Amino acid sequence: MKNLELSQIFSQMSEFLEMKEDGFRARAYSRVARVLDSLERDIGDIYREGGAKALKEIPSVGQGIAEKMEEYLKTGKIKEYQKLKKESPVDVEALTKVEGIGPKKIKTLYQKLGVRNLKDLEKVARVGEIAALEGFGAKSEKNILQAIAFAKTSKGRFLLGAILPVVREVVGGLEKLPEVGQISAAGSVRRMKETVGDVDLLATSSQPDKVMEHFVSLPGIVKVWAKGPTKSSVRFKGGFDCDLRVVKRVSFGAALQYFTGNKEHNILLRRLAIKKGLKLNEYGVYKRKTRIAGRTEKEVYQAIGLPYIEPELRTNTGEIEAGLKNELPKIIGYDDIKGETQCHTDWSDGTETIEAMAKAAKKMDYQYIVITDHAGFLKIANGLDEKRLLRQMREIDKIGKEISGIKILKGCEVDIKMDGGLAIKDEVLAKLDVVVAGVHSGFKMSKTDMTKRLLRAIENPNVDIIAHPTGRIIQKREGYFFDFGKIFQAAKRNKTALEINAYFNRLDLRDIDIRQVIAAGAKLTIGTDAHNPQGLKMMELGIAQARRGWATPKDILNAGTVKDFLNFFEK
DNA sequence: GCCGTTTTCGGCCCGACTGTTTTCAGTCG
Repeated sequence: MKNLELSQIFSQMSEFLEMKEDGFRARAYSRVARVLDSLERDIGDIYREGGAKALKEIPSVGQGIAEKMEEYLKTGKIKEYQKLKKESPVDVEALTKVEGIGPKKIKTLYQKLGVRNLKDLEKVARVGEIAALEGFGAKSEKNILQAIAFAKTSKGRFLLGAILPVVREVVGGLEKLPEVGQISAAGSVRRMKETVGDVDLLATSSQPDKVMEHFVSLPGIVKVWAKGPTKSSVRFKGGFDCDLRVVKRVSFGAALQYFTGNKEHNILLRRLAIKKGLKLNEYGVYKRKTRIAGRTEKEVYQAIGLPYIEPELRTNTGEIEAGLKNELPKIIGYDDIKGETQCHTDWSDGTETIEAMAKAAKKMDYQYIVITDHAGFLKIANGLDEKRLLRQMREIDKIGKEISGIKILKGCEVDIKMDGGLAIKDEVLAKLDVVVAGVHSGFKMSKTDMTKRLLRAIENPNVDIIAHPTGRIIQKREGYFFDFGKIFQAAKRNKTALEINAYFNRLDLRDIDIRQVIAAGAKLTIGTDAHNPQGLKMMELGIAQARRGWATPKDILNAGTVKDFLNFFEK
Protein backbone atom coordinates (compact mmCIF):
# COMPACT_ATOMS: atom_id res chain seq x y z
CA MET A 1 0.00 0.00 0.00
CA LYS A 2 1.44 3.29 -1.15
CA ASN A 3 -1.44 5.21 0.48
CA LEU A 4 0.35 5.68 3.77
CA GLU A 5 3.65 6.72 2.16
CA LEU A 6 1.91 9.28 -0.03
CA SER A 7 -0.17 10.55 2.85
CA GLN A 8 2.96 11.15 4.90
CA ILE A 9 4.70 12.95 2.06
CA PHE A 10 1.69 15.17 1.40
CA SER A 11 1.28 16.10 5.03
CA GLN A 12 4.96 17.02 5.21
CA MET A 13 4.55 19.09 2.04
CA SER A 14 1.64 20.78 3.75
CA GLU A 15 3.84 21.76 6.70
CA PHE A 16 6.54 23.07 4.38
CA LEU A 17 4.00 25.16 2.47
CA GLU A 18 2.61 26.50 5.74
CA MET A 19 6.14 27.61 6.61
CA LYS A 20 6.21 29.44 3.30
CA GLU A 21 2.96 31.21 4.20
CA ASP A 22 1.20 29.42 1.36
CA GLY A 23 -1.78 28.54 3.54
CA PHE A 24 -4.34 27.53 0.96
CA ARG A 25 -2.03 25.20 -0.89
CA ALA A 26 -0.92 23.84 2.48
CA ARG A 27 -4.51 23.06 3.36
CA ALA A 28 -5.08 21.38 0.01
CA TYR A 29 -2.18 19.03 0.72
CA SER A 30 -3.19 18.25 4.27
CA ARG A 31 -6.73 17.58 3.05
CA VAL A 32 -5.54 15.07 0.50
CA ALA A 33 -3.32 13.41 3.12
CA ARG A 34 -6.37 12.80 5.29
CA VAL A 35 -8.35 11.52 2.32
CA LEU A 36 -5.56 9.04 1.63
CA ASP A 37 -5.61 7.85 5.23
CA SER A 38 -9.24 6.83 4.98
CA LEU A 39 -9.20 5.66 1.38
CA GLU A 40 -10.48 2.10 1.11
CA ARG A 41 -8.59 1.16 -2.02
CA ASP A 42 -4.89 1.03 -2.79
CA ILE A 43 -3.87 4.10 -4.74
CA GLY A 44 -1.60 1.96 -6.91
CA ASP A 45 -4.57 -0.23 -7.91
CA ILE A 46 -6.69 2.81 -8.69
CA TYR A 47 -3.96 4.19 -10.93
CA ARG A 48 -3.31 0.87 -12.65
CA GLU A 49 -6.98 0.45 -13.48
CA GLY A 50 -8.01 3.97 -14.40
CA GLY A 51 -4.86 6.06 -14.83
CA ALA A 52 -4.63 9.73 -13.87
CA LYS A 53 -8.31 10.19 -14.66
CA ALA A 54 -9.27 7.78 -11.89
CA LEU A 55 -6.93 9.55 -9.47
CA LYS A 56 -8.71 12.83 -10.13
CA GLU A 57 -12.01 11.25 -9.18
CA ILE A 58 -10.75 10.90 -5.61
CA PRO A 59 -12.11 13.80 -3.58
CA SER A 60 -9.60 16.63 -3.02
CA VAL A 61 -7.39 15.34 -5.82
CA GLY A 62 -7.11 17.63 -8.84
CA GLN A 63 -4.74 18.05 -11.73
CA GLY A 64 -1.67 19.03 -9.67
CA ILE A 65 -1.91 16.37 -6.98
CA ALA A 66 -2.85 13.64 -9.46
CA GLU A 67 0.36 14.40 -11.33
CA LYS A 68 2.38 14.14 -8.15
CA MET A 69 0.76 10.85 -7.25
CA GLU A 70 1.53 9.55 -10.71
CA GLU A 71 5.12 10.73 -10.39
CA TYR A 72 5.50 8.94 -7.07
CA LEU A 73 3.94 5.70 -8.30
CA LYS A 74 6.20 5.69 -11.36
CA THR A 75 9.50 6.96 -9.94
CA GLY A 76 9.16 6.65 -6.17
CA LYS A 77 9.91 10.35 -5.82
CA ILE A 78 8.16 13.70 -5.97
CA LYS A 79 10.41 16.48 -7.25
CA GLU A 80 8.54 19.31 -5.59
CA TYR A 81 8.69 17.52 -2.24
CA GLN A 82 12.45 17.19 -2.56
CA LYS A 83 12.74 20.83 -3.55
CA LEU A 84 10.79 21.90 -0.47
CA LYS A 85 12.93 19.70 1.73
CA LYS A 86 16.06 21.21 0.26
CA GLU A 87 14.83 24.73 0.97
CA SER A 88 14.23 23.93 4.64
CA PRO A 89 16.14 20.81 5.57
CA VAL A 90 14.25 20.14 8.78
CA ASP A 91 12.58 17.04 10.14
CA VAL A 92 9.05 18.50 10.18
CA GLU A 93 7.51 15.13 10.89
CA ALA A 94 9.35 14.76 14.19
CA LEU A 95 9.20 18.42 15.19
CA THR A 96 5.45 18.83 14.71
CA LYS A 97 4.94 15.92 17.07
CA VAL A 98 6.15 18.20 19.88
CA GLU A 99 3.02 19.69 21.45
CA GLY A 100 2.88 23.42 20.80
CA ILE A 101 5.29 23.38 17.86
CA GLY A 102 3.88 24.02 14.42
CA PRO A 103 5.22 25.06 11.03
CA LYS A 104 5.66 28.75 11.86
CA LYS A 105 7.69 28.05 14.96
CA ILE A 106 9.75 25.45 13.13
CA LYS A 107 10.58 28.07 10.54
CA THR A 108 11.69 30.62 13.15
CA LEU A 109 13.68 28.02 15.06
CA TYR A 110 15.45 26.93 11.89
CA GLN A 111 16.19 30.42 10.60
CA LYS A 112 17.32 31.92 13.90
CA LEU A 113 18.88 28.94 15.65
CA GLY A 114 19.47 26.36 12.92
CA VAL A 115 17.19 23.79 14.55
CA ARG A 116 16.69 20.83 12.21
CA ASN A 117 15.50 18.02 14.43
CA LEU A 118 14.45 17.03 17.93
CA LYS A 119 18.03 16.78 19.12
CA ASP A 120 18.83 20.34 18.00
CA LEU A 121 15.62 21.58 19.59
CA GLU A 122 16.42 20.02 22.92
CA LYS A 123 19.93 21.43 22.83
CA VAL A 124 18.95 25.06 22.23
CA ALA A 125 16.13 24.80 24.76
CA ARG A 126 18.49 23.55 27.44
CA VAL A 127 20.92 26.43 27.06
CA GLY A 128 18.19 29.08 27.12
CA GLU A 129 18.43 30.22 23.52
CA ILE A 130 14.73 29.77 22.89
CA ALA A 131 13.66 32.05 25.72
CA ALA A 132 15.70 34.85 24.16
CA LEU A 133 13.96 34.48 20.81
CA GLU A 134 11.39 37.08 19.76
CA GLY A 135 7.89 35.65 20.02
CA PHE A 136 9.07 32.97 22.44
CA GLY A 137 9.81 33.27 26.14
CA ALA A 138 10.86 31.44 29.27
CA LYS A 139 7.57 29.60 29.47
CA SER A 140 7.73 28.44 25.84
CA GLU A 141 11.17 27.05 26.48
CA LYS A 142 10.04 25.14 29.53
CA ASN A 143 7.02 23.74 27.68
CA ILE A 144 9.17 22.66 24.76
CA LEU A 145 11.50 20.75 27.05
CA GLN A 146 8.57 19.04 28.72
CA ALA A 147 6.91 18.29 25.38
CA ILE A 148 10.10 16.71 24.06
CA ALA A 149 10.26 14.49 27.10
CA PHE A 150 6.65 13.44 26.51
CA ALA A 151 7.15 13.02 22.77
CA LYS A 152 9.93 10.56 23.58
CA THR A 153 7.71 8.40 25.77
CA SER A 154 4.46 8.91 23.87
CA LYS A 155 2.99 5.73 22.53
CA GLY A 156 0.76 7.37 19.93
CA ARG A 157 -2.65 5.83 19.63
CA PHE A 158 -4.36 3.61 22.15
CA LEU A 159 -6.64 0.64 21.69
CA LEU A 160 -10.29 1.50 22.26
CA GLY A 161 -10.74 -1.58 24.43
CA ALA A 162 -7.97 -0.36 26.75
CA ILE A 163 -9.16 3.26 26.90
CA LEU A 164 -12.90 2.71 27.26
CA PRO A 165 -12.83 1.51 30.90
CA VAL A 166 -10.70 4.51 31.93
CA VAL A 167 -13.01 6.93 30.13
CA ARG A 168 -16.05 5.40 31.81
CA GLU A 169 -14.42 5.79 35.21
CA VAL A 170 -13.59 9.47 34.61
CA VAL A 171 -17.05 10.21 33.21
CA GLY A 172 -18.66 8.32 36.08
CA GLY A 173 -16.68 10.35 38.61
CA LEU A 174 -17.50 13.70 37.04
CA GLU A 175 -21.16 12.72 36.69
CA LYS A 176 -21.44 12.53 40.47
CA LEU A 177 -20.42 16.18 40.96
CA PRO A 178 -23.44 18.30 41.86
CA GLU A 179 -22.16 21.06 39.54
CA VAL A 180 -22.26 18.78 36.49
CA GLY A 181 -25.45 18.59 34.45
CA GLN A 182 -25.06 16.50 31.32
CA ILE A 183 -21.80 14.74 30.49
CA SER A 184 -20.70 12.55 27.61
CA ALA A 185 -17.61 11.30 25.88
CA ALA A 186 -17.17 12.79 22.42
CA GLY A 187 -14.50 12.40 19.75
CA SER A 188 -13.18 9.10 18.47
CA VAL A 189 -14.19 7.36 21.72
CA ARG A 190 -17.82 8.14 21.02
CA ARG A 191 -17.40 7.11 17.41
CA MET A 192 -15.96 3.87 18.84
CA LYS A 193 -12.98 4.03 16.55
CA GLU A 194 -10.70 1.02 17.03
CA THR A 195 -7.80 3.19 18.16
CA VAL A 196 -7.99 6.48 19.99
CA GLY A 197 -5.49 9.32 19.93
CA ASP A 198 -6.91 11.34 22.79
CA VAL A 199 -10.11 11.51 24.77
CA ASP A 200 -12.69 14.28 24.47
CA LEU A 201 -15.28 14.84 27.17
CA LEU A 202 -18.14 17.30 27.14
CA ALA A 203 -20.28 18.55 30.01
CA THR A 204 -22.79 21.19 30.93
CA SER A 205 -22.52 23.11 34.17
CA SER A 206 -23.68 26.26 35.87
CA GLN A 207 -20.32 26.46 37.63
CA PRO A 208 -17.65 25.57 35.06
CA ASP A 209 -14.79 26.80 37.27
CA LYS A 210 -15.55 24.25 39.97
CA VAL A 211 -15.89 21.43 37.44
CA MET A 212 -12.58 22.33 35.80
CA GLU A 213 -10.86 22.59 39.17
CA HIS A 214 -12.03 19.09 40.01
CA PHE A 215 -11.11 17.73 36.59
CA VAL A 216 -7.50 18.94 36.55
CA SER A 217 -6.90 17.49 40.00
CA LEU A 218 -8.20 14.00 39.26
CA PRO A 219 -5.86 11.22 40.40
CA GLY A 220 -3.60 9.85 37.68
CA ILE A 221 -3.05 13.19 35.94
CA VAL A 222 0.61 13.92 35.21
CA LYS A 223 0.35 17.19 33.30
CA VAL A 224 -2.14 20.00 32.88
CA TRP A 225 -1.75 21.37 29.37
CA ALA A 226 -4.41 24.04 29.64
CA LYS A 227 -7.09 25.15 32.06
CA GLY A 228 -9.84 27.58 31.19
CA PRO A 229 -13.52 28.07 31.96
CA THR A 230 -14.66 26.27 28.81
CA LYS A 231 -11.75 23.99 28.02
CA SER A 232 -9.12 22.14 30.01
CA SER A 233 -6.64 19.62 28.77
CA VAL A 234 -4.63 17.09 30.76
CA ARG A 235 -2.43 14.05 30.32
CA PHE A 236 -3.07 10.86 32.26
CA LYS A 237 -0.43 8.49 33.57
CA GLY A 238 -1.14 6.02 30.79
CA GLY A 239 0.24 8.60 28.35
CA PHE A 240 -3.03 9.71 26.77
CA ASP A 241 -4.43 13.22 26.74
CA CYS A 242 -7.94 14.11 27.80
CA ASP A 243 -9.85 17.31 27.09
CA LEU A 244 -12.90 18.42 28.99
CA ARG A 245 -15.12 21.13 27.60
CA VAL A 246 -17.96 22.78 29.47
CA VAL A 247 -20.78 24.36 27.51
CA LYS A 248 -24.17 25.86 28.22
CA ARG A 249 -27.19 23.60 28.17
CA VAL A 250 -28.65 25.24 25.08
CA SER A 251 -25.48 24.34 23.18
CA PHE A 252 -24.91 20.80 24.45
CA GLY A 253 -26.22 19.08 21.33
CA ALA A 254 -24.31 21.34 18.98
CA ALA A 255 -21.13 20.93 21.00
CA LEU A 256 -21.55 17.16 21.22
CA GLN A 257 -21.99 17.04 17.46
CA TYR A 258 -19.04 19.32 16.90
CA PHE A 259 -16.62 17.48 19.18
CA THR A 260 -17.69 14.01 18.11
CA GLY A 261 -16.58 14.72 14.58
CA ASN A 262 -14.88 13.43 12.72
CA LYS A 263 -13.35 16.49 11.17
CA GLU A 264 -14.33 15.69 7.58
CA HIS A 265 -17.89 14.95 8.62
CA ASN A 266 -18.08 18.31 10.38
CA ILE A 267 -16.61 20.27 7.52
CA LEU A 268 -19.20 18.83 5.17
CA LEU A 269 -21.96 19.61 7.66
CA ARG A 270 -20.88 23.23 7.98
CA ARG A 271 -20.80 23.56 4.22
CA LEU A 272 -24.35 22.21 4.07
CA ALA A 273 -25.33 24.81 6.66
CA ILE A 274 -23.73 27.61 4.65
CA LYS A 275 -25.66 26.52 1.56
CA LYS A 276 -28.86 26.87 3.53
CA GLY A 277 -27.85 30.33 4.65
CA LEU A 278 -27.08 29.07 8.14
CA LYS A 279 -24.00 28.98 10.32
CA LEU A 280 -23.01 25.91 12.31
CA ASN A 281 -20.55 26.06 15.19
CA GLU A 282 -20.21 24.34 18.54
CA TYR A 283 -22.84 26.65 20.06
CA GLY A 284 -25.62 25.91 17.67
CA VAL A 285 -27.12 26.43 14.27
CA TYR A 286 -27.63 30.12 13.55
CA LYS A 287 -29.84 32.03 11.17
CA ARG A 288 -28.16 35.42 11.16
CA LYS A 289 -27.71 36.09 14.90
CA THR A 290 -30.48 33.79 16.09
CA ARG A 291 -29.82 30.30 17.35
CA ILE A 292 -32.34 27.96 15.77
CA ALA A 293 -30.95 24.66 17.11
CA GLY A 294 -28.34 23.37 19.53
CA ARG A 295 -29.87 21.70 22.56
CA THR A 296 -29.75 18.21 21.08
CA GLU A 297 -27.79 16.65 18.25
CA LYS A 298 -31.01 15.56 16.60
CA GLU A 299 -32.27 19.14 16.22
CA VAL A 300 -28.88 20.22 14.89
CA TYR A 301 -29.01 17.60 12.14
CA GLN A 302 -32.64 18.42 11.42
CA ALA A 303 -31.92 22.13 11.12
CA ILE A 304 -29.53 21.49 8.29
CA GLY A 305 -31.82 19.01 6.58
CA LEU A 306 -30.45 15.69 7.78
CA PRO A 307 -31.76 12.79 9.84
CA TYR A 308 -29.84 11.93 13.01
CA ILE A 309 -26.62 10.15 12.10
CA GLU A 310 -25.19 7.59 14.53
CA PRO A 311 -21.74 8.62 15.89
CA GLU A 312 -20.09 5.46 14.51
CA LEU A 313 -21.06 6.50 10.98
CA ARG A 314 -19.67 10.03 11.13
CA THR A 315 -16.56 9.66 9.02
CA ASN A 316 -17.60 11.33 5.76
CA THR A 317 -17.65 8.04 3.91
CA GLY A 318 -21.05 8.47 2.35
CA GLU A 319 -23.24 8.88 5.44
CA ILE A 320 -24.15 12.49 4.69
CA GLU A 321 -25.11 11.72 1.10
CA ALA A 322 -27.12 8.73 2.32
CA GLY A 323 -28.76 10.90 4.97
CA LEU A 324 -29.78 13.53 2.44
CA LYS A 325 -31.49 10.83 0.41
CA ASN A 326 -32.93 9.27 3.58
CA GLU A 327 -31.15 6.03 2.78
CA LEU A 328 -29.13 5.51 5.96
CA PRO A 329 -29.16 1.87 7.07
CA LYS A 330 -30.78 0.93 10.38
CA ILE A 331 -27.52 -0.30 11.86
CA ILE A 332 -27.32 -3.04 14.46
CA GLY A 333 -27.84 -1.95 18.08
CA TYR A 334 -25.72 -2.78 21.12
CA ASP A 335 -28.53 -4.99 22.51
CA ASP A 336 -29.23 -6.91 19.31
CA ILE A 337 -26.80 -9.79 19.75
CA LYS A 338 -28.42 -13.04 20.91
CA GLY A 339 -25.46 -15.39 21.13
CA GLU A 340 -21.70 -15.76 21.40
CA THR A 341 -20.03 -17.44 18.42
CA GLN A 342 -16.42 -17.86 19.47
CA CYS A 343 -14.95 -18.51 22.89
CA HIS A 344 -12.46 -20.76 24.61
CA THR A 345 -12.51 -22.78 27.82
CA ASP A 346 -10.00 -24.63 29.97
CA TRP A 347 -10.24 -27.47 27.46
CA SER A 348 -7.75 -25.51 25.35
CA ASP A 349 -6.20 -22.12 26.19
CA GLY A 350 -9.14 -20.55 28.05
CA THR A 351 -9.01 -20.15 31.82
CA GLU A 352 -12.54 -21.13 32.84
CA THR A 353 -14.85 -24.12 32.54
CA ILE A 354 -17.60 -24.63 29.99
CA GLU A 355 -20.16 -24.06 32.76
CA ALA A 356 -18.59 -20.76 33.79
CA MET A 357 -18.62 -19.45 30.24
CA ALA A 358 -22.20 -20.60 29.67
CA LYS A 359 -23.38 -18.99 32.88
CA ALA A 360 -21.63 -15.73 32.00
CA ALA A 361 -23.32 -15.78 28.60
CA LYS A 362 -26.67 -16.37 30.22
CA LYS A 363 -26.07 -13.41 32.47
CA MET A 364 -25.61 -11.29 29.36
CA ASP A 365 -29.11 -12.37 28.28
CA TYR A 366 -27.83 -14.47 25.42
CA GLN A 367 -29.89 -17.36 24.09
CA TYR A 368 -26.87 -19.40 23.05
CA ILE A 369 -23.11 -19.71 23.21
CA VAL A 370 -20.86 -21.69 20.90
CA ILE A 371 -17.88 -23.27 22.64
CA THR A 372 -15.01 -23.14 20.16
CA ASP A 373 -11.83 -24.43 21.72
CA HIS A 374 -8.74 -24.66 19.55
CA ALA A 375 -8.59 -27.88 17.59
CA GLY A 376 -5.70 -29.09 15.48
CA PHE A 377 -2.01 -28.49 15.71
CA LEU A 378 -1.84 -25.31 17.82
CA LYS A 379 -0.03 -27.14 20.60
CA ILE A 380 0.81 -23.92 22.39
CA ALA A 381 -2.91 -23.29 22.80
CA ASN A 382 -3.43 -26.85 24.04
CA GLY A 383 -5.45 -27.63 20.94
CA LEU A 384 -7.85 -30.56 20.98
CA ASP A 385 -7.36 -33.61 18.81
CA GLU A 386 -10.24 -35.75 17.48
CA LYS A 387 -10.41 -37.86 20.61
CA ARG A 388 -10.58 -34.99 23.08
CA LEU A 389 -13.01 -33.12 20.82
CA LEU A 390 -15.42 -36.04 20.89
CA ARG A 391 -15.07 -36.22 24.64
CA GLN A 392 -15.80 -32.50 24.95
CA MET A 393 -18.97 -32.94 22.87
CA ARG A 394 -20.30 -35.47 25.34
CA GLU A 395 -19.36 -33.15 28.21
CA ILE A 396 -21.25 -30.23 26.60
CA ASP A 397 -24.35 -32.39 26.17
CA LYS A 398 -24.17 -33.26 29.87
CA ILE A 399 -23.71 -29.65 31.01
CA GLY A 400 -26.45 -28.52 28.64
CA LYS A 401 -28.92 -30.63 30.56
CA GLU A 402 -27.82 -29.16 33.88
CA ILE A 403 -28.01 -25.47 32.91
CA SER A 404 -31.32 -24.05 31.79
CA GLY A 405 -32.04 -20.81 29.94
CA ILE A 406 -29.08 -20.99 27.58
CA LYS A 407 -28.28 -23.28 24.71
CA ILE A 408 -24.67 -24.45 24.67
CA LEU A 409 -23.61 -25.27 21.12
CA LYS A 410 -20.78 -27.61 20.26
CA GLY A 411 -18.07 -26.04 18.15
CA CYS A 412 -14.38 -25.68 17.66
CA GLU A 413 -11.87 -23.30 16.16
CA VAL A 414 -10.03 -25.54 13.76
CA ASP A 415 -6.73 -24.64 12.13
CA ILE A 416 -6.68 -24.15 8.39
CA LYS A 417 -3.59 -25.96 7.12
CA MET A 418 -1.17 -24.51 4.57
CA ASP A 419 -3.02 -26.18 1.70
CA GLY A 420 -6.46 -25.09 2.89
CA GLY A 421 -7.31 -28.46 4.40
CA LEU A 422 -8.46 -28.63 8.01
CA ALA A 423 -6.51 -30.02 10.96
CA ILE A 424 -9.45 -32.16 12.17
CA LYS A 425 -11.04 -34.97 10.19
CA ASP A 426 -14.27 -34.11 8.36
CA GLU A 427 -16.28 -36.90 9.96
CA VAL A 428 -15.58 -35.43 13.40
CA LEU A 429 -16.27 -31.85 12.31
CA ALA A 430 -19.58 -33.03 10.87
CA LYS A 431 -20.77 -33.91 14.37
CA LEU A 432 -20.34 -30.34 15.64
CA ASP A 433 -23.06 -27.68 15.60
CA VAL A 434 -20.73 -24.95 14.42
CA VAL A 435 -17.24 -25.12 12.92
CA VAL A 436 -15.10 -22.01 13.05
CA ALA A 437 -11.96 -22.25 10.91
CA GLY A 438 -9.01 -19.94 11.12
CA VAL A 439 -5.48 -19.35 9.84
CA HIS A 440 -2.99 -19.55 12.69
CA SER A 441 0.23 -20.28 10.81
CA GLY A 442 2.01 -19.54 7.58
CA PHE A 443 0.99 -15.86 7.48
CA LYS A 444 3.62 -14.90 4.95
CA MET A 445 2.16 -16.76 1.99
CA SER A 446 1.75 -15.07 -1.38
CA LYS A 447 -1.58 -13.42 -2.13
CA THR A 448 -2.45 -16.10 -4.68
CA ASP A 449 -1.65 -19.00 -2.36
CA MET A 450 -3.48 -17.48 0.59
CA THR A 451 -6.54 -16.86 -1.57
CA LYS A 452 -6.50 -20.52 -2.65
CA ARG A 453 -6.00 -21.64 0.94
CA LEU A 454 -8.95 -19.64 2.23
CA LEU A 455 -11.14 -20.62 -0.72
CA ARG A 456 -10.64 -24.29 -0.02
CA ALA A 457 -11.59 -23.78 3.62
CA ILE A 458 -14.68 -21.76 2.70
CA GLU A 459 -15.78 -24.44 0.25
CA ASN A 460 -15.54 -27.21 2.84
CA PRO A 461 -19.20 -27.97 3.67
CA ASN A 462 -18.30 -28.50 7.32
CA VAL A 463 -16.95 -24.97 7.76
CA ASP A 464 -19.52 -22.47 8.96
CA ILE A 465 -17.46 -19.43 9.95
CA ILE A 466 -14.03 -18.10 8.97
CA ALA A 467 -12.40 -16.69 12.10
CA HIS A 468 -10.54 -13.32 12.10
CA PRO A 469 -10.40 -13.34 8.30
CA THR A 470 -7.46 -10.96 7.72
CA GLY A 471 -5.25 -12.11 10.60
CA ARG A 472 -4.25 -8.60 11.52
CA ILE A 473 -3.26 -7.58 15.04
CA ILE A 474 -3.70 -3.86 15.58
CA GLN A 475 -0.37 -2.00 15.91
CA LYS A 476 1.50 -5.26 15.60
CA ARG A 477 0.79 -7.28 12.49
CA GLU A 478 -0.67 -6.18 9.18
CA GLY A 479 -2.39 -9.45 8.38
CA TYR A 480 -1.99 -11.73 5.42
CA PHE A 481 -2.79 -10.86 1.84
CA PHE A 482 -5.58 -12.38 -0.20
CA ASP A 483 -8.09 -11.41 -2.85
CA PHE A 484 -10.87 -9.90 -0.73
CA GLY A 485 -13.40 -9.78 -3.58
CA LYS A 486 -12.96 -13.47 -4.43
CA ILE A 487 -13.19 -14.54 -0.81
CA PHE A 488 -16.31 -12.48 -0.07
CA GLN A 489 -18.05 -13.85 -3.18
CA ALA A 490 -17.10 -17.40 -2.25
CA ALA A 491 -18.42 -16.85 1.28
CA LYS A 492 -21.80 -15.87 -0.15
CA ARG A 493 -21.89 -18.82 -2.59
CA ASN A 494 -21.00 -21.38 0.06
CA LYS A 495 -23.07 -19.92 2.91
CA THR A 496 -19.95 -19.58 4.97
CA ALA A 497 -20.05 -16.63 7.34
CA LEU A 498 -17.13 -14.29 7.90
CA GLU A 499 -16.34 -13.36 11.47
CA ILE A 500 -16.01 -9.95 12.98
CA ASN A 501 -13.60 -10.91 15.73
CA ALA A 502 -14.27 -8.59 18.65
CA TYR A 503 -11.04 -9.29 20.54
CA PHE A 504 -9.79 -5.82 21.46
CA ASN A 505 -6.53 -5.95 19.52
CA ARG A 506 -7.92 -7.85 16.54
CA LEU A 507 -11.20 -6.22 15.50
CA ASP A 508 -10.96 -8.23 12.34
CA LEU A 509 -12.71 -7.71 9.87
CA ARG A 510 -12.15 -3.96 9.67
CA ASP A 511 -15.06 -1.56 9.08
CA ILE A 512 -14.20 -1.06 5.40
CA ASP A 513 -14.07 -4.84 4.86
CA ILE A 514 -17.46 -5.23 6.53
CA ARG A 515 -19.04 -2.83 4.07
CA GLN A 516 -17.55 -4.86 1.21
CA VAL A 517 -18.81 -8.15 2.65
CA ILE A 518 -22.31 -6.74 2.93
CA ALA A 519 -22.12 -5.36 -0.61
CA ALA A 520 -21.11 -8.85 -1.78
CA GLY A 521 -24.19 -10.27 -0.08
CA ALA A 522 -22.31 -12.50 2.36
CA LYS A 523 -23.16 -12.88 6.05
CA LEU A 524 -21.20 -12.04 9.17
CA THR A 525 -20.98 -13.21 12.77
CA ILE A 526 -19.56 -11.33 15.72
CA GLY A 527 -17.47 -13.39 18.12
CA THR A 528 -15.34 -12.22 21.02
CA ASP A 529 -12.69 -14.96 21.02
CA ALA A 530 -13.02 -14.67 24.80
CA HIS A 531 -10.69 -16.75 26.94
CA ASN A 532 -12.57 -16.01 30.16
CA PRO A 533 -16.06 -14.78 31.19
CA GLN A 534 -14.93 -11.16 31.36
CA GLY A 535 -13.80 -11.43 27.73
CA LEU A 536 -17.37 -11.92 26.56
CA LYS A 537 -17.87 -8.22 27.28
CA MET A 538 -15.72 -7.38 24.26
CA MET A 539 -18.84 -8.06 22.19
CA GLU A 540 -19.47 -4.34 22.48
CA LEU A 541 -16.29 -3.63 20.50
CA GLY A 542 -17.32 -6.07 17.79
CA ILE A 543 -20.78 -4.53 17.54
CA ALA A 544 -19.15 -1.10 17.24
CA GLN A 545 -17.02 -2.47 14.42
CA ALA A 546 -20.16 -3.80 12.71
CA ARG A 547 -21.91 -0.45 13.16
CA ARG A 548 -18.97 1.37 11.63
CA GLY A 549 -19.27 -1.09 8.75
CA TRP A 550 -22.93 -0.12 8.25
CA ALA A 551 -24.16 -3.60 9.24
CA THR A 552 -27.84 -4.12 10.00
CA PRO A 553 -29.15 -6.95 12.25
CA LYS A 554 -29.96 -9.06 9.20
CA ASP A 555 -26.32 -9.00 8.10
CA ILE A 556 -25.17 -10.43 11.44
CA LEU A 557 -26.18 -14.06 11.95
CA ASN A 558 -25.90 -14.05 15.74
CA ALA A 559 -28.36 -11.19 15.96
CA GLY A 560 -30.82 -13.93 15.07
CA THR A 561 -32.40 -16.66 17.18
CA VAL A 562 -30.56 -19.92 17.73
CA LYS A 563 -32.85 -21.55 15.16
CA ASP A 564 -32.15 -18.99 12.45
CA PHE A 565 -28.47 -19.00 13.30
CA LEU A 566 -28.14 -22.78 12.85
CA ASN A 567 -30.50 -22.93 9.89
CA PHE A 568 -28.31 -20.62 7.87
CA PHE A 569 -25.49 -23.12 7.86
CA GLU A 570 -27.63 -26.01 6.50
CA LYS A 571 -25.90 -26.73 3.23
C1' DG B 1 -4.16 23.27 -5.01
C1' DC B 2 -9.24 22.21 -5.07
C1' DC B 3 -13.84 23.20 -6.29
C1' DG B 4 -18.62 24.78 -8.24
C1' DT B 5 -27.40 24.17 -7.93
C1' DT B 6 -25.16 32.09 -6.79
C1' DT B 7 -18.97 30.89 -9.06
C1' DT B 8 -14.11 28.39 -14.27
C1' DC B 9 -12.54 33.04 -10.46
C1' DG B 10 -12.33 33.66 -5.99
C1' DG B 11 -13.48 31.61 -2.29
C1' DC B 12 -11.45 28.05 1.05
C1' DC B 13 -14.67 25.73 8.83
C1' DC B 14 -14.42 27.84 13.18
C1' DG B 15 -13.33 29.03 17.83
C1' DA B 16 -10.50 28.43 22.42
C1' DC B 17 -6.24 28.77 24.83
C1' DT B 18 -1.44 30.17 25.45
C1' DG B 19 2.26 33.07 25.55
C1' DT B 20 3.66 36.86 24.16
C1' DT B 21 1.81 40.59 23.24
C1' DT B 22 -0.69 45.89 24.31
C1' DT B 23 -4.10 43.67 19.99
C1' DC B 24 -2.33 39.20 18.22
C1' DA B 25 -0.07 35.07 16.06
C1' DG B 26 0.45 30.32 16.49
C1' DT B 27 -1.32 25.94 17.59
C1' DC B 28 -4.81 22.68 18.28
C1' DG B 29 -8.80 20.02 17.47
